[in-house]
Amino acid sequence: MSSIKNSTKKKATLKDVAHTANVSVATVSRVLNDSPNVTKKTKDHVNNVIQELSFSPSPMARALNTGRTRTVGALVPTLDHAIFSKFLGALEKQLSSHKHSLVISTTNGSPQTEFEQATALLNMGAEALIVSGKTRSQEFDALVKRFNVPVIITSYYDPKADYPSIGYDNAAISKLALDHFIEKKYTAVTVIHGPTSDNDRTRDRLRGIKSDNRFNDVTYMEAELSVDGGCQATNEIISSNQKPNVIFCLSDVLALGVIFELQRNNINIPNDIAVMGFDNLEWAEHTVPPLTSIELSVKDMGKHAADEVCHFLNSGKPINNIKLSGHLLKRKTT
Amino acid sequence: MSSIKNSTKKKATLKDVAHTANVSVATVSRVLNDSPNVTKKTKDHVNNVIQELSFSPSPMARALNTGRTRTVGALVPTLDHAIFSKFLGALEKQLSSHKHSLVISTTNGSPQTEFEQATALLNMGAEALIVSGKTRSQEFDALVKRFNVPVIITSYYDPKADYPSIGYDNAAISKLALDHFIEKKYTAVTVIHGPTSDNDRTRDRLRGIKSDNRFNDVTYMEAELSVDGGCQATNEIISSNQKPNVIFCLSDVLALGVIFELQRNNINIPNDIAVMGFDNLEWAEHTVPPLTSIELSVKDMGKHAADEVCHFLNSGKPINNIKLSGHLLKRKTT
DNA sequence: TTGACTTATGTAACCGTTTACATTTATTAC
DNA sequence: GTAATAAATGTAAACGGTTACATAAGTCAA
Repeated sequence: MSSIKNSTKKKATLKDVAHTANVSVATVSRVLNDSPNVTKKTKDHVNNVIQELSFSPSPMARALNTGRTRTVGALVPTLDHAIFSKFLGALEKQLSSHKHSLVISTTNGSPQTEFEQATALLNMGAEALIVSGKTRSQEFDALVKRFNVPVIITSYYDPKADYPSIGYDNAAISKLALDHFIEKKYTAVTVIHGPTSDNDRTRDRLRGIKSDNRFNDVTYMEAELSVDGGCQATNEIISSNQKPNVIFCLSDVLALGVIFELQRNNINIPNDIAVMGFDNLEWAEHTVPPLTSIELSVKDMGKHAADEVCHFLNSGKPINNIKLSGHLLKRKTT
Repeated sequence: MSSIKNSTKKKATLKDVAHTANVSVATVSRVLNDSPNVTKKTKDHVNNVIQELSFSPSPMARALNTGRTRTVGALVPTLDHAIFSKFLGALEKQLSSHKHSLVISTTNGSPQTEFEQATALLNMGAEALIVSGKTRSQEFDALVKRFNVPVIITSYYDPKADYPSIGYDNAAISKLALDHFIEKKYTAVTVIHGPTSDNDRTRDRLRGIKSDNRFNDVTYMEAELSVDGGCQATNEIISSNQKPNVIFCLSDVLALGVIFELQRNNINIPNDIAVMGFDNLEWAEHTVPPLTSIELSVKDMGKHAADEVCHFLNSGKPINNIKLSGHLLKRKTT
């Protein structure tokens, strides 16, 4: 039963190491941060003791001193869409190469939830926040001001936004599709898009389309952002009297549903109806027929966001606005 | 230029609050943690000052004292696969409801990277680790012992594993598919699976199939775990002299590629070749024809992992092994 | 009013590091 | 061998909170 006492083996502290090594805490600390002014001999000795006591420094104590947690928080609407996962994957990878960690929170696209999660993130020591889209709640702004942390907007490029932004000119990019439609002589367009509430990127893409006066036969349909949503919208189109030349999906996920459903109804793509996607997800080139889509370099976005935020954190260098481009990939659905 | 001085407005500390509110630090701390023993009057007063100075307590100092960071680390092979994102989304959501944060790191499926990322996670204060699969490196085990943090294995149920596990009996679940094949009188089976190195779940699924002596005409193909991988494998099948009744994909992602490629080659599903998936991703029910698949309740896995780890962290209650079940969803590709 | 007891507040030690500064030890030049 | 200089080590004060314990203020019965 004496093991009960032993089971309370508290983690060794730097002080413990100093004591058993017969040196001062400062020396141990120096060894830990491999300062040049330590004899190889003592260094080795201390390192041995560290091993022996299987000591590892407390991140909290360290953070308290240095004021740095090396943690960045990211707020995304959901993890359920590949586009965000891809972004976060790249972000995490790059942050990790800068020795920073990524904490992810989901917001459901709700500014209120975003604020709450941001609070949690900041309370746990995030040194910066990466958010999606440029729309923030007032509470969020106040919070950020209070904590005085940098914020980077992603997926949306707007140098006049409240925070530096790294992303796309969504309105302009959606015009790439319209140019393509002109080229293909598609005049009747049905646009299927995800929910616009709390999604300024979608709104912007729509704005881009609406502001283009080359088209006067455009129908807009809002659908749930899923393959299922694409299927449902397609069924509505089929059973309505719409006769679009092309269905423009503001997300490949929707386009996949459209392709499936058109096919299920023996409607030929692109002869009867053409289909165009957005995002160029991994499988887009493999659909039957291969999906014409717009490639957004989401991984670059993650990489840039990581680089910018780390530069700022490490050297105070101001965060740049970065405009990323989109590319139209012409394939066989148009 | 006097603003230079002002720009160095350091964040208010608890001490500052105490001072301007004319109370002791202890009182402020009590207000912060709403201890019952504070007069409503002083409480209000202190809260006002807190507002006024826009003070917010330092998470590091707090963590240093309490020893708690309320942070959990998760290690997954990649964020590029929906199955992990789904899991992490659920995990994050549930952790968040327990007032904990999730830090995500990707390992690329490499035990070495896993170890490195785990080190980083622990160094930044993660109180627990959630990992995928039961295979760990020795270094990892040593690390965990040193930090003395709980670890939960996911995607793999094995009460005899080194750490508590929450997941599936992968071998048993893959037999669900085999039972179905018997029922459908499919005798020639081609199995397409992702890389097995560093993926014990896939190995286990394969083990389950190999150990089933009802089949003697089984071909195994390893492919990159992507739609593209599925396409390539299918082309190999077509150009080989294999004549499977059914192609069993150990991931829906592969199955999607198979469906596309068979369709592209005008091979009828299921009459010429049947297809079976695994994971039941969101779109599985919408493919043409709808994909028969095996549903794994990945979101439950996330939820359970969060609950178990929080219970442990909050009350020392030991972590349970939890076996989750898989369900065969019969659809039209078989 | 007083003593006994409860409640509110204050004091100071502590959590585990880093680091400026002081001190000791080693090196070099003469 | 000694003074001057450089290098290694030690001391103690931060960092910003929490909390055990001490003390002051209120409450209430007799």
